[in-house]
Amino acid sequence: MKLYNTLTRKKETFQPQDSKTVRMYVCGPTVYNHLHIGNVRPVIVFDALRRYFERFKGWDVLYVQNITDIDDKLIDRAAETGRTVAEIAEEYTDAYFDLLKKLAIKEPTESPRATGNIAGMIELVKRLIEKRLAYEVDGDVYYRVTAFAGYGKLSNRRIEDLKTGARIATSEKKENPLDFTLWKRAKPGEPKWGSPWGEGRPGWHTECVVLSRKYLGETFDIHAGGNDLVFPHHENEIAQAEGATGKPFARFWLHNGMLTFTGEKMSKSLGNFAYAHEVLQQFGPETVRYFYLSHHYRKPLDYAQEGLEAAAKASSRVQTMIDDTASELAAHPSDKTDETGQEFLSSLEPYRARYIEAMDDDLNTVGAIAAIQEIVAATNRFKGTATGDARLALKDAVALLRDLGYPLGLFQEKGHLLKGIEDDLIRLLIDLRAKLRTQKEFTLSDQIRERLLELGIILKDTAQGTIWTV
RNA sequence: GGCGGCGUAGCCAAGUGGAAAGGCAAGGGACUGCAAAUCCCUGAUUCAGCGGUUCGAAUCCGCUCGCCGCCUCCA
Repeated sequence: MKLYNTLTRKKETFQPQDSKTVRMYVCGPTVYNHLHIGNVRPVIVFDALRRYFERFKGWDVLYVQNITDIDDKLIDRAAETGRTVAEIAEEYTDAYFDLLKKLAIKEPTESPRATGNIAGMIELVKRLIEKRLAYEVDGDVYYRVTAFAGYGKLSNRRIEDLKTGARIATSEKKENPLDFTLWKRAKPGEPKWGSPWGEGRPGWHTECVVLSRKYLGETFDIHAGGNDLVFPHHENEIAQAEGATGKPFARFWLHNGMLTFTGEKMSKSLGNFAYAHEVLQQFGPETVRYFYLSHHYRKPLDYAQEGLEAAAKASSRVQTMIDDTASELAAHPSDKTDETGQEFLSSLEPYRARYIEAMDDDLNTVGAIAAIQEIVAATNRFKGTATGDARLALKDAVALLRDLGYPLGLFQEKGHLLKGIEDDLIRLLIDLRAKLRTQKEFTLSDQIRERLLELGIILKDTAQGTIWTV
């Protein structure tokens, strides 16, 4: 499988370092507020990558995602609201996990909190000072950017160029304006931890270096996040990690493109955003996932109502076929198809191959979804002509779609079918209605359909008889 | 100023050297008691523009135009 590596600016063949377990780290949220819909993009995209690794590559995945529960924004928020940083962090951490659940994201293997790992961060800073890569001034500690030879290699920047562009807040304490904060002295009333440099807190996402090493080792496979993190965040992580260990940090750096709104980057500071939980309430998780995965993860993507609506229709086209088929064949005792059915199933093989080819090419979920849509079209055609045992091939076609849908987190539900007594009762009504229809009692039969619809049960009269879905 | 990306049918969007995927929208037809679902047909002689390389370019190179991101917290 090939993945585009920001570090080399090329698509490279990916294999886990130890050839069976992928160790990946995905930058997590700062829990000072709800996520907006753009924040959800990496969550969905890298979950899809993880699922693909597990289901189609046969690799185990150690998936680590931090929760940043101490930072300037949390402190600001606490000051504004009169609550404690811990209270705010807890509220939005809960909201975050709730969101993951609603989106059907596989839980990370580890979700460590920054505040649970302060000691490790202090160790890291001490080590950097020992190696003369960092220096303390008046209770603050800064990273000495010019002392790390590889500085700028991820974002393709040169220190000289950065200086000329300088929009950086200069500080008289810093040796160089580009030096960044590793430890920040606490002001009165701020949360603080004791350290060799006095009371304070870690700076600049030192946590990512510490947490990734704690769970994944000094050199791990994949570090992922939004492309707005390439510089300075990820560049600074490399400086810390590789400066401290002398070993390569992440082997592959993956970055998703930004969500835009009428062409401009969606962001809280611009105010052009929609909360993720609200969008989810309006469109549902399947639509949101389909929307993201029907666009390539590295490209910018414009958030528009029409785009979500198109995604809703396109995904329900697949889901409807699955549900209808499941309903038709639910009660069928046999699942052994005949030669005609076998031929049909063989005809789907090229689409499966195309799906894998697409996914293997830098997670081209767009091409993968195209293959899925082709399978749906072919299956619908087959449904229109097949009779008898040939139709049992539909079970395998549905199973194929579910298999291909798994990495995308789509089409997994069992078609909302009810079991047991409800199913028997509905079938009883369907039988009665069928009798009425043969007697051309359409007013009454339509009434049954109407009343069931009011209860959320959809009847569809097909050539194979009446089917029902929820 | 430095670094990087994008421009493909009405809209969204893959494809990055060898016959322009897929979805949404629109129009026509089929199926059908009605409804739902579905199927078929109709679309880019062309991939922002202009030059170049090549037997062959949406795909490579150069220039031009337009849009966007990072360089400050940011997914």
